[in-house]
Amino acid sequence: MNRLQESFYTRDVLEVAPDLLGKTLCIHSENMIHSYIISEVEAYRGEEDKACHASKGRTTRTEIMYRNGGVIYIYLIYGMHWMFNIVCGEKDVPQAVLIRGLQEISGPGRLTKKLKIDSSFNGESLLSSERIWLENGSKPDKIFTSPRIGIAYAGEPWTSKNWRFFI
DNA sequence: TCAATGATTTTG
DNA sequence: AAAATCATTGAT
Repeated sequence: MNRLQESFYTRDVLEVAPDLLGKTLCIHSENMIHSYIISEVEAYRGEEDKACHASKGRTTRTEIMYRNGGVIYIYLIYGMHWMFNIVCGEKDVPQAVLIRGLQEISGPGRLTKKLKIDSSFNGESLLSSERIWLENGSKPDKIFTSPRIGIAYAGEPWTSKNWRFFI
């Protein structure tokens, strides 16, 4: 198996996020292995980043982001959509990458619905889980960047950081 | 353009 | 204990 290892995730989120593009997300469900190419991500970086949930400090909800890279952070938004995030960086450094889109699926809420990802994946490790992991893929030709989506409340300078990466 | 919908956080 | 917030989507 070609599973990505711990050293991939423990780097700074701004290195990991663009590096996730083109990688393969594998899900084992209903006796089948489904795989999808990651095509759109956003980086959330530290307590200073007002768009990051960890800006409120360490709480029961954000605790996951303070873990060592490679675990999954799931939360519900707008009362109906599960958001799928990958924790990055070293222990006690709250960083995560929001997976916003896969090659056939655009939209962070749509992809979790399609892949049947819910709160039961919260805290699951991509390094050891039997049902979800990442594998190497082809390197994308070109990577685009833009400000992040839906975070106007965060204010400057966070609203204008080009921390959204897509193919 | 805006209603749906619920866990988390704040006291609006 | 009650109200506001919110990394969205899909239907009008």
